[in-house]
Amino acid sequence: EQGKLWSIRYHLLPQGAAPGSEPSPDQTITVATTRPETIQGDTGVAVHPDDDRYLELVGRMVRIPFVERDVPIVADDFVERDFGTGAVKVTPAHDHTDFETGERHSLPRIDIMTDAASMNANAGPYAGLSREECRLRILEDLAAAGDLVEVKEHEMAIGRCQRSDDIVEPRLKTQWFIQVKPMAERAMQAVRERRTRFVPERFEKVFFDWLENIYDWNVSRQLWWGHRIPAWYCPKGHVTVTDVETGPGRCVECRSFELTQDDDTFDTWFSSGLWPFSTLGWPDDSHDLRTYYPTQVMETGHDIIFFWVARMMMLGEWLTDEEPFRVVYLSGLIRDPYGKKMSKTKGNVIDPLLVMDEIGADALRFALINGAAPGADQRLGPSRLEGARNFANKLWNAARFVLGAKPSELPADVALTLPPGDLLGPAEHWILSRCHAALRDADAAYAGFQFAEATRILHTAIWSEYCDWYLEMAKVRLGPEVAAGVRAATWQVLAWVLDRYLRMLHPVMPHITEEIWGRLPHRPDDGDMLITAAWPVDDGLASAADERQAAAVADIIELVSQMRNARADAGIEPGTWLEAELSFDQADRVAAFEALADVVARLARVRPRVADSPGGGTDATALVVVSAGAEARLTVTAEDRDRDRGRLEKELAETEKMLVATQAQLANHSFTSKAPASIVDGVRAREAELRAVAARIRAHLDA
RNA sequence: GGGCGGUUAGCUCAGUCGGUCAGAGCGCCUCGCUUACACCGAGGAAGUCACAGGUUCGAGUCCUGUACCGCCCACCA
Repeated sequence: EQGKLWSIRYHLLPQGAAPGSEPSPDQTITVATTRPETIQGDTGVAVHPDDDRYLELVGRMVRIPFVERDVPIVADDFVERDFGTGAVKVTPAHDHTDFETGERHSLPRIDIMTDAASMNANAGPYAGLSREECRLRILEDLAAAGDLVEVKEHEMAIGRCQRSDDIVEPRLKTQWFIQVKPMAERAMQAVRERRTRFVPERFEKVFFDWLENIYDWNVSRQLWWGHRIPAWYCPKGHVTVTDVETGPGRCVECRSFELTQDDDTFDTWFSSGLWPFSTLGWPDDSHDLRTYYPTQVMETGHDIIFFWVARMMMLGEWLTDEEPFRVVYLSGLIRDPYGKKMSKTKGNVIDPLLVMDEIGADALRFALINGAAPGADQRLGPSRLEGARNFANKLWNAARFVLGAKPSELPADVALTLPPGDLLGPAEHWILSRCHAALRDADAAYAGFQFAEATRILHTAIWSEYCDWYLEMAKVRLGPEVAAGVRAATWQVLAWVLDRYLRMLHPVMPHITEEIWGRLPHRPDDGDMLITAAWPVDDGLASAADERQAAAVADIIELVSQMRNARADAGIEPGTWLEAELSFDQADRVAAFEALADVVARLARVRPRVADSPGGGTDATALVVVSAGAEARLTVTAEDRDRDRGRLEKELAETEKMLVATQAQLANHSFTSKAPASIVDGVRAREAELRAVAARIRAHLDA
């Protein structure tokens, strides 16, 4: 805040003069202050011990005006020589720093205010004035005396009450404190010994920084709501502290029965710090306490590492001799769309109940988790919430399709099983392979507290792989013309894979996954509910999936995408069926294609057949699509083909650009000699692939 | 003043061990009501990864510095 800095002249007593002597009219020391109303509480003036300007004044006495008190000039290295005048008045009863300075120099502490922040009798002529009036009057009086030397604008930090916005006045009060240094030491020890670790780890620095510089914790609060401080006072002022809930009964010192309990309550963070064990029955040796303490993961926002996490750790170590938790996972703060931290005080919070009414609890959860990189704040606005709602909707509709597509030959209570290998087609191998990869990656992400990553993996797996491709491929194998056994097997794969996704997604979207799962076939060892069903780790998917067939399908998917791309670029009517001649480099690609010919037809809107000779002839009326191991020629009109030339030219340019880059890399001897062989081999393979693709495209352009 | 973090596509943000990392969602553009889903589908455009140096065969990624932005702490009166 913008305030003022006043420079005020104090008059020195003559060297060696008795206290109370007339001060010198011209020998003075000038101090700077932002709070002149506290002058009446001054009990010293401090200068830096190495400050030549004041060296000879140390030990002399100065007269505090109006109260006419004589106080010493002391040397203390807390003083900043460059600030103000280099001399500072010391008011131990009304300033934190001055209190400590006063302690170091045995200066008296004179409280000059009342609880209502007006001046008390110690303020001499100003007694009875409010602190604001007092400031004005003192400044007037100083000016009149000629001792107000300078006034400067000054920017400074001023503590204000969060509720009333009043300036906080430091006071001397009798309060309860906890000596936390030894507790802090044990909390830090738990982290040093890795009994507790922070995720992300960088917050450990914040934690240590605070605990290493901790000072006694004032736990007295003048509030009604809270744990009452268990201290009782007798009329003589003796204190009796007890853990007996009804009180001590008698004063420990004078045996008086007349006891009153301290009116104060504990700091709310003191009570909150007891949470990890007090909720489990402590101090009793309860079953819950033995079972669940220490707990595994403490999750909270990084803004309360000091307030809460550190307190739980200090109190936990001190009272139970154990760390309260093994891992502290710190999430970021939620900000509003304008980037401001959401807080109850600011009133810019999203009401989760309203959001849930609108988009569902699961969508809200997904949005929050999907946006939560560890420790990083996130802005939460409508678009992320809508995306999450759409995902829930997508999952729901996919499940609806699967449930509705169940072949009639399967009994109602059919168990969830993976069909035998001979009933699996290439597409089934592909989705089983993709599903396995997603489960493996999502599981690793969860285990590493990468929750946003886990949701991203599952989102892609379910939407882009399962829905966009596998569902479409499975539709063909669910058709009426397909053999019943194959149809049933296809459906079992659909259900099996969906089941796996649901299990993985359940922690994030518990309601929708539970609901869908309840309608799917189960394994014999599954319970009634998903929430208690087994976590799907390494359950045979890897061995079930034939990776060669899966790779072949991946190539076919790539080819379909390129055919769609070519059609769109050439401006072919979407409804038009085109003849397509395909050729493949590898025999297993041909086999996979033959199994999926109907799928290719459906998805690319072509009538595909395999070319008699690989690499076939060129055609003036063919759209050509080239991928690493395959090629497709779509029969179109000559005009369409001409329109398409640009696409091929662009593709060639891109391919050649990458080719040049890889070739340059391979020509670099330091690269080939210093980089790991696996990297170099990878680049070589890529170079060969690019060369092949470029050659193919060029051949067709030349035709 | 101290500490920490951020700066990557129009927007909001991922990118963990330096090498298929130039990515996602939203938005935008072009198509499409194909019987799970228009809260959808197909295709597309779009980034000098804040700036300047350095290390390295190779740098959003590691180091140093700079500029902005944010957060926490704090007793220069």
